[in-house]
Amino acid sequence: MAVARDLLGRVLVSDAGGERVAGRIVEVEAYRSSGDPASHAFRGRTPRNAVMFGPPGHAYVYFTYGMHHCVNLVCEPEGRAAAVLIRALEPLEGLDALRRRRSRDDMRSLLRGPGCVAQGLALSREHDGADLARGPLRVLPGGGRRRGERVRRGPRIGIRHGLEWAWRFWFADDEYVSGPRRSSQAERAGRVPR
DNA sequence: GTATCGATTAGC
DNA sequence: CTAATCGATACA
Repeated sequence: MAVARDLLGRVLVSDAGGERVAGRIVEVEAYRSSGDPASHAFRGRTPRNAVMFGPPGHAYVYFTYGMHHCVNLVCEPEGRAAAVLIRALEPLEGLDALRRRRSRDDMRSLLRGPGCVAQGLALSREHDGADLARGPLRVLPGGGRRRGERVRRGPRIGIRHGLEWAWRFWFADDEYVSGPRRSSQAERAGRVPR
């Protein structure tokens, strides 16, 4: 939880795909190690989620809906499977590569949404388990909140269980955030999964 | 073995 | 709003 919040504002750099792309984290979701029915780790360790149970500081990349990848950062010690899903970034570097990979020009469409983030950073299952200290994906030191920037929190998006926990964090009114971004209230009034 | 459903997205 | 598309999961 604390890690998720702290990741907001930090810069994520990816050299995957042969070109450097960087973005500032503006939206994340926390998935807890135990008792979280929305987490992939809820029913225990499987080949797919194994990395979540490993040491922190590694990427957990999964494939979903038959076509999208999503990127998480594993953040708790070995044995406890907690991770932070990176939902949106503000594009900072590698705009040409981003526009090509995403087949879009609009800045706001490049890295908004978890599937878009993975596509923009050229990350897929082969990067599952990548060491953030050595691999192509890194989190730069520093960053954080800009002057006057507010952090908001609300229920996670696209899940059926665990909606009672406000474990999605984002920068208020940030144009690069996916989904509702004004307030937690707007979030609650918004879409309800099925 | 078959059926169902996603931590989603793009397009109508 | 729905199709797309396939691995993981549930269940017989």
